[in-house]
Amino acid sequence: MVRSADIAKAIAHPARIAILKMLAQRNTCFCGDITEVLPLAQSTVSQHLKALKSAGLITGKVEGVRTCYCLNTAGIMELKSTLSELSNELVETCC
Amino acid sequence: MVRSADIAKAIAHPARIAILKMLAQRNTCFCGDITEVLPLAQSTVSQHLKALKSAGLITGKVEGVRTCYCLNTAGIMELKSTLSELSNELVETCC
DNA sequence: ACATTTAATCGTAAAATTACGATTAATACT
DNA sequence: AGTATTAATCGTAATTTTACGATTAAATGT
Repeated sequence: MVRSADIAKAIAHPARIAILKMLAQRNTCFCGDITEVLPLAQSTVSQHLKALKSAGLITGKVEGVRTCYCLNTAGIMELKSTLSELSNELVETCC
Repeated sequence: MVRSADIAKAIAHPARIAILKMLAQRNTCFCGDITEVLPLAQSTVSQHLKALKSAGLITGKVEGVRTCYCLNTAGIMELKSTLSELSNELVETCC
């Protein structure tokens, strides 16, 4: 319940969804790549990345002066299963 | 993107998830039923119900002095499809 | 060595969320 | 008519979120 809520919270912002989709498309991104695309300051993007990371949805590996961000397979799988379980639980009984 | 975020936001709180699950189990609830179960004040529960309603996930029909709350089939279906689309988009490319 | 680049962190402000008690409005009961 | 019940709304406080610019730390390039 709390875990589902935390996962939902992680994707409960358009910027964070945009970041996840960008990572899905490009496979990897540096913070700067995202800052270029989103209408947000670098520090704000960094903050969203931190949120996604601590929710376990992405990983960040330092590569020299930059950090290479990736989707975290395990976390994304958990997101998928957790939310689809919840959805199914609700759909079953509402129809 | 914004819609996905709004739907996620609606379920981004344990109390709101609990309310949805309760509605799934019992089919219908009055505000008082929920207040009995959750460790929250009536006004707080009412607030969460309002949030779920304006996200389109539940309906509330006034029945005399009480309001009968139900899962909103269309909204729940949208939740399911929106979140599973997003999940799939992310899973595909992270594995 | 020194300047540049990159991203994290800090400090802070504004807005939104969460929670509560009190009040209100509407209906039902006596 | 008067009381009780139910849930919405109001007012408010505390916390969290979101966003920004400035600064810092670390690595790279000159």
